[in-house]
Amino acid sequence: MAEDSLTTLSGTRTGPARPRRRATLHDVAALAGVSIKTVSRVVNREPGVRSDLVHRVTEAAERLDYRPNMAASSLRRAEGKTKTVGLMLEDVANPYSSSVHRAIGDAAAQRGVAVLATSLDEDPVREGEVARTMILRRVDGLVIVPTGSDQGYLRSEMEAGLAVVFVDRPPNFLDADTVLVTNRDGAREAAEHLLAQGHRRIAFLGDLATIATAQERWEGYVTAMRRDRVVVDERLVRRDLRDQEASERAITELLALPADVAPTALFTSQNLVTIGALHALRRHAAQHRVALVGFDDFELADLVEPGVTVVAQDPYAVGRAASELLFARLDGDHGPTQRIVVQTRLVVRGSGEIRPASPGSIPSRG
Amino acid sequence: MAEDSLTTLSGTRTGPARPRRRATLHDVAALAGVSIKTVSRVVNREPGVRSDLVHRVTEAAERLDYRPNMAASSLRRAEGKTKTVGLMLEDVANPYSSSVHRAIGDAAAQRGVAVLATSLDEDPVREGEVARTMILRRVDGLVIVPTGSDQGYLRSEMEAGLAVVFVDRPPNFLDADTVLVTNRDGAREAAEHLLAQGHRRIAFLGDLATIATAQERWEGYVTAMRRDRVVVDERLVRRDLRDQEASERAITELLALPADVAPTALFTSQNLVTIGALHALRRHAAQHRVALVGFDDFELADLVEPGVTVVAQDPYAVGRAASELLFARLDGDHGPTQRIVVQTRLVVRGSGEIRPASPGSIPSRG
DNA sequence: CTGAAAGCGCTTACAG
DNA sequence: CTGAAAGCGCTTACAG
Repeated sequence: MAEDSLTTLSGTRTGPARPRRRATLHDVAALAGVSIKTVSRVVNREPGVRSDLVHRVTEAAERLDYRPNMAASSLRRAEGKTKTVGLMLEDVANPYSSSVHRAIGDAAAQRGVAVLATSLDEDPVREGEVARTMILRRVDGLVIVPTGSDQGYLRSEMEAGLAVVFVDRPPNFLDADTVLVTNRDGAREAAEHLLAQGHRRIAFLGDLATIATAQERWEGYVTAMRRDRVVVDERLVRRDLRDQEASERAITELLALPADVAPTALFTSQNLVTIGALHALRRHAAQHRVALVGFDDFELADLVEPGVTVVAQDPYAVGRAASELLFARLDGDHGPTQRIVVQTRLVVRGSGEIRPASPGSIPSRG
Repeated sequence: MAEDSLTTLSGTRTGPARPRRRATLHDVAALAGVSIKTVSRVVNREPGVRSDLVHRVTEAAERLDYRPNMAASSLRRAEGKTKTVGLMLEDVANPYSSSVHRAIGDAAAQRGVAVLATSLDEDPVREGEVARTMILRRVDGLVIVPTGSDQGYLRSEMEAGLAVVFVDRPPNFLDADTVLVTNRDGAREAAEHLLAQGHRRIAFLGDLATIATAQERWEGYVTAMRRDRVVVDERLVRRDLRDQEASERAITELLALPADVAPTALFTSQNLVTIGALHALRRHAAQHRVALVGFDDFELADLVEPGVTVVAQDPYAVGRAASELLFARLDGDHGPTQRIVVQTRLVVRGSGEIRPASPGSIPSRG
């Protein structure tokens, strides 16, 4: 911790006291002069308790600060639901993950379900560990942005009643509900848009090739290029870019290529990569010369100069679809596995409509 | 749900089967031919079990897909900890909240503690409800960005051993650990910076006046103005701005004021308000004429034109400080209540260094 | 080193 | 309408 930026003040009063034992059904029953079963009835608002007893029990519970113990009650209860779901995201702090989280949190709150959220940071080992602890905690359901290459470990859990929904990427070696977006079509549309402006030297800047969505976006790009008979120049392809800095470096290198090789347009296939591109273009004063289309929308994309043309996805809608699938399963739906695909859409703002300057780039389309 | 943007496909295989009963200690014991106590010992890695029994039990547990039931074990266990903490944020999807979340999640993951995260949306009623359900779930600790005006309801819980840390805003009617930032000083610094550029008609655009931090930032602004003997013009003060749109409208109105009244500079006291300001200034082509300093940093603040000068806070550091306080309490620290204040800092990027155009605005400082 | 009994706080399934 | 007994899946506190 940066000590110099922190000030610590100690309060004058004494701190938290040594814990007091919590009151139980038994304590309340003793004070109210009834059996624990009667207290249980009152606490659970079961009908058919004499109103004077309801009154006495309520009063005793209040006096003793009684709080029912959910763990104990769900232990004996028939369904044994914990009314808890687990959320395994890439990073709770990134805008995509946190919008998905919000959508699921909204649906869960309506149903009195609590949400355990975690960040996996694209670490397959953590995926397994986190899933295991979530299962030990007896979550009723799991929403997962998978990062490992095999989700088969969840099969026996699903057979034991665990509801599982995958988001953003499909599971491997497992049949389960999944919510995806049109990665391939969206990426193709992005590349087609740049081709239509007359670009032929379109660089591809992608995330880890092991991520399914990164792979699909790559395929969409390749499809568009092939259709227009434009050869993909390997010198203009950079993958495995994990963060802004890596993206910035890669683009700086591309811009330094000889004029007949350097890209006239960039397709950045992910949020952070796009932002890295903005920094690199700005630093080389190339933002009005080199075209840019990014995958994923982001705050202020319309306020930079030029505005950033993107293939936008709607993470809240993705999260909402996931929560609908999840809660349907929790409500007893035993129907076949569903796959929901949420549409992306091209948002035109300026950066993607820059035309190539050199004469050699007349569109070969049509 | 926007049906037209969704495609639903049904899988060919059949869906999740009807749940199978989970294996218990008892089942494993029966299969291994030992007592449940021995299984318990093996599962908890207690020493002193004959290795051949360890082997038999491990095998049986594996065959039956045994998963210990945390709820049951913590029920009888002495400490009775659930290794779960609750996080009550403004909105899990906003960048400030989600950075705090991430910091606490990182600290919790290290300790095998799970995090229940929720959004309160500045609703005091929800604060009470969510706190209650978190308590029923027997969380060991609670990290709260409070929204209500009275947190006294937590006193008896704290006496019963609940660890509570407040973040961003102090609790009311309750003595508890708190992490704050230098709202007053940061806002004063922002206003002083604008005054130093020669501005005197500095508009204040603030969040809900009921939020403690909004009030402190207002006080910092007033302090700076008073020190320079600049009268605060009520026509230039807009509070209770909740979102980008409200901010945009308010600023549009300010820009339409007569030239001798209209502000030459804006102090926006919160993230979304600042972004609303950017939109409004841009729409009126005033971004190079009207100065702007915002409270809270945000992504791309350096990439818009001009770059946005802000008073930055470090939400990850705030979250980290909160988790340190929380886990110290959970580790048995009974010392006096602590208050940690994290420093803000002015980040100069251009928008705050625009000087007033009119001759009447020569600084009266010194 | 191993296990039978009691108990954690609650609900279920009965009996009165 | 009310309550005594058994049991949820596990750990504690003992005894052997």
